Amino acid sequence: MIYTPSTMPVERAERLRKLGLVPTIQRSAVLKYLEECGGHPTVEDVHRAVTRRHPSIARATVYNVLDALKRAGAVKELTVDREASRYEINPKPHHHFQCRACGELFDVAFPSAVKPGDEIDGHLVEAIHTVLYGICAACQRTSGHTE
Amino acid sequence: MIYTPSTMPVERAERLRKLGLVPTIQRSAVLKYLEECGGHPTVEDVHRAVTRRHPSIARATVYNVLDALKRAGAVKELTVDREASRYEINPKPHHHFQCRACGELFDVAFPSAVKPGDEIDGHLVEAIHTVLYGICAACQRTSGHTE
DNA sequence: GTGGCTGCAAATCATTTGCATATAC
DNA sequence: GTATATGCAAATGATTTGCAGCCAC
Repeated sequence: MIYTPSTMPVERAERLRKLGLVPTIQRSAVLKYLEECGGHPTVEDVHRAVTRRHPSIARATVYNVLDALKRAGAVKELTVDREASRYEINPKPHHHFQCRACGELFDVAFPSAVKPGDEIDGHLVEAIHTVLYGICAACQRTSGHTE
Repeated sequence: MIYTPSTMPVERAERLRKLGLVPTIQRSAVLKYLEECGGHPTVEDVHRAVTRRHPSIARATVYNVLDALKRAGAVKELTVDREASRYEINPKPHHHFQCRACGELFDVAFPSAVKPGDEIDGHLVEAIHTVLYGICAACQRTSGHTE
C-alpha cells in the first residue's frame, strides 16, 4: 500500500477540521477539486481528476471521502434517475434541469411551492429534491431535438 | 424453457393491444398487479407477486414488461435516491414524499411552481420530478424521530 | 501508542444482455 | 411462417465491504 503523508494548504486542513474531519491529503484533494470544478462531477470524474496529482488514491477512498464530506454538510449528493451519483459543493438552494437530448445537467433557480418546515398531509417536509427534464437552450437551437 | 400460452381476460388483452403491445400472459399479470396494488412496488415486489400465479416468469421479463408499459405510457418509473426503481400506474400528476424514519413513500399533491411547457433559463421544461423528504405523519407521533 | 483512514481486492445489488426457444397473429 | 416475447444464465456497472497496513495527533 502506498500511503502518502499529508501535505496541504493550512487553510484547507483547517477547513476540514472545522467540518469535524481528520485532514488527509485525499480529503483535501477531493475538496479542492469540487471547489474548483464547480459542476456536478460523478465519483469517477472526481477520482480521475484527483488521480492526476495523487496517482494512488483508491476509488473506494473517493467514495469514503465524498460520503464524509456529505455527512459533514460540505457537499451534496445528487441522484438523477439511475445514473451514477454526482456531487456538488453545497451552495444556496437550487434545483436541476437535465436535457434529454445532450444529457447535460444544469443548475436552475425558481421559487418552490413547498419549503422546509411545511407540512403536507401531515408529513413534515425537511428537504426538497426537484429535477426538471426537457430540452436545454443549446439543443433547442440544434435541429433534431424534437424526438 | 416453460412458456405458458396466454389466457387472460379479454378486456386486458384489448387494453394491451390499445397500448400497442402484443398481449401476453406476463404483461397481463404485471398490469393486473400494478392496478390492484395501487402503491409503488419495486421490480422485485412485482416479480414476487406475479410469480405466485405464474411461477416461471423470469425477473428479466418483469424488467422487459415494465419497460414496455412505461414506453407505452401506462406506468411511470419512479427513482428515489439510489434505491431500486419503483413503478406506479400512471395517474394524475403528483409528487412523492419519503419518510427518513420509516422509509415509506407517499403520494402527495401540491401546486408546482413550474409546469411542462415553461421555460427556465431558456431550457424547455417537459417533465418535473419532485421528491420531498422528511418525517411522515405516523412517525411524528412516534417518539425518537428527532434524530 | 491508538483510533481513524487508506489502498486493494473481493463481494453485492440492481439492471442489462445474449441467445435458444416459444408464442401471437 | 414471421416477428416479437420469454426464460435462463452470464455479464455489467455502480457501490460496498473486509481487512491489513499507514497516518494524524
